[in-house]
Amino acid sequence: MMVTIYDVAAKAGVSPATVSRVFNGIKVTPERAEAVRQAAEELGFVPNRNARRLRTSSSEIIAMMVPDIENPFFTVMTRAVEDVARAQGYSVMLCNTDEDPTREQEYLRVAVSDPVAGVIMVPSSRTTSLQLAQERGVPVVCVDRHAPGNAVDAVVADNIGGAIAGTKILLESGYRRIGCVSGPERVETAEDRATGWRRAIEEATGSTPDPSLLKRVEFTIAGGEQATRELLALPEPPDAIFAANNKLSTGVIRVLSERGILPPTTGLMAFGGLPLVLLAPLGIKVTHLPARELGRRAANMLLERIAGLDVPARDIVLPVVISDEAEGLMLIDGHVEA
Amino acid sequence: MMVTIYDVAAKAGVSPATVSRVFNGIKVTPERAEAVRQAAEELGFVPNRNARRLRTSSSEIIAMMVPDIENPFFTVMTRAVEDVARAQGYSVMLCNTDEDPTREQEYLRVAVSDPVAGVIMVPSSRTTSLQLAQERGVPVVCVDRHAPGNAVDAVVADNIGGAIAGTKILLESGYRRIGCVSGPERVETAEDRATGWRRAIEEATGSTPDPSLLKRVEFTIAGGEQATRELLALPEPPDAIFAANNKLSTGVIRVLSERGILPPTTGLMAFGGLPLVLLAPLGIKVTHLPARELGRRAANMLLERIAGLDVPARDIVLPVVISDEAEGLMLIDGHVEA
DNA sequence: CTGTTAGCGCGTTCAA
DNA sequence: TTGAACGCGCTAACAG
Repeated sequence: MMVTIYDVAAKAGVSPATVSRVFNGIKVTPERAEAVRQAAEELGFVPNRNARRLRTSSSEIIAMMVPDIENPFFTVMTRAVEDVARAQGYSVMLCNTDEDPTREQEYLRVAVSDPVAGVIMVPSSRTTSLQLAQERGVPVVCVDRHAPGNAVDAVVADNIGGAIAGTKILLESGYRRIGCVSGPERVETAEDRATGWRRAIEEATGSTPDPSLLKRVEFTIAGGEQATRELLALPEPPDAIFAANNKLSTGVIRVLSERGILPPTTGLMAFGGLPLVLLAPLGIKVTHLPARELGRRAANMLLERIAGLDVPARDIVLPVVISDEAEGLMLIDGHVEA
Repeated sequence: MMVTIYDVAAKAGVSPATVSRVFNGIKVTPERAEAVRQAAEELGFVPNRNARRLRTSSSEIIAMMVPDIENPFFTVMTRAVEDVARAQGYSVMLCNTDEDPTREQEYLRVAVSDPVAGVIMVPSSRTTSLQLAQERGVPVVCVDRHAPGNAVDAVVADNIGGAIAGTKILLESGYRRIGCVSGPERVETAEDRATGWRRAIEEATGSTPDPSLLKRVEFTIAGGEQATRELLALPEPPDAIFAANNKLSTGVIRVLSERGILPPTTGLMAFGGLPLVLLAPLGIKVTHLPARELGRRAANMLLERIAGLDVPARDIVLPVVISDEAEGLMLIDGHVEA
């Protein structure tokens, strides 16, 4: 039924070990190697990775755990991870946690029992535990968000700095009452971006922003819509909105569009970019997250760990870029990469 | 180092076989089962799937091969596949073929040697061969596009019907000279959508459309931009454009926006939807593809095959829905699903 | 450089 | 119902 190295060995007139060596790039006399290759070809031999993995207790699979695979931000990140991984012979197992810590733990359990070579994880919450992986020695790298309390490598964007700068742009454009639509408190990036918004306003006005201007919802389009409606229904509604991610921004835009108060009537800073299409004509300002670079860095850090790198947990913060038609590109806390 | 069923067996005072039985839901006396469970818990035992897989020569992994993981259409499809798979205890290995047949074959080789339980594939070309999988008995289901010459299940959308209907909408809106921006000839959907466009025009005018109105480019935003520029540079430029997928549509919109001739000045039918945001206010007409349902169906068909279903290759064609603010939703060749 | 041998951890016979 | 023993296909030792 299944062609094994024994079949190939028999046909090529060598030992199974030699066949194994040929397929693992270990020195073998050229003529024997050729005989093996030919026998394998004729028999349609394909090495069985499960046997290999069991024997070496290794694996060439990286588990990528993201909260929302339908979000272009994570999609781009995943693509970058896949490119780096593939170049080194690794495959990517995709795990969509749906921002759900329970589901996340289930996936972690699967990953650990697989066992995968490593895990790249966007934690669904600030209380995510990576113990399951740690105790089995499976390396983990966090990306986009930290997992406080777990000593693992992390690579994130400068969310606070970016949010401060983004909010300032709105202030400099003349908007005076800036609402903030952010994600759930459980999520670090939601927290950091709201913090940046608050600090920028404190710095500009000398006082804490009106708490009713801050809305916390799930990171969804519907959430963005709802929050915007609530902000607009305020006795004293905002004249601009800082939206903390791309899906929230989309919801905000939909409602502003319905009401006929798109930018520049109402100011909008879309943190984390927007799904393609038509930004400039709308006068929307955008804070770009380095999704691809986050993915690349995370993958490289993980591969280093898989290769055995033994240094204390590293924490990398990547800069954020703001685009504003009026002012061109602004770089916040770092360099633009090619 | 690694906790095995032998360790658990020793601690629980039973045989390894009994431990195995407990973890596979095979009848064991309740007290022994409990002892095993407790011992496993205390030792932090996690079953080794590689050993299990080698022994049973099975796997709980589905390979999902898509041409562009950054395209929301495939992302939604992937999400649907993952949901169905997960519910049945399967994980998804993500393979981004990048519309590249060579890369596709490489991935197929990896998938087959893994070996995965099955493959869901969006063929990168009409000449894609699935022989590698077929000869090893790994079930394959094609989704979105067929793989002619390979006897496998497929579930696709009604591209020709949808393109005919979509083009007709433009004609009915009064546009007279309709350009078509489609993908490479190697791709079935690009071909079918161009065919639909051609037929609708033939039906309406009684003659074949001017060949210079058809542009074939890669399925990218840049491709859409380039094609649009070329169409607009024609001696007699079109007054409307049929764009064959979401990325092409995005490119078309960018150029129309630059030139200040957005809809309704220039008509636009965006086949396959657009990335979120702001459709209605722009007067863009949209043909929606049932991405989620395609993914769900494909996953279910594959799981049936994995379970051993032995019937001739099935071919399912899903209807397509057109939205037009003027006329509401139209259903092409099928039913809207809840 | 090559062949022989011995497991990796598990599921599954077969007897008991 | 349970335990002992075998082997899934492969690679890592070792001896030659």
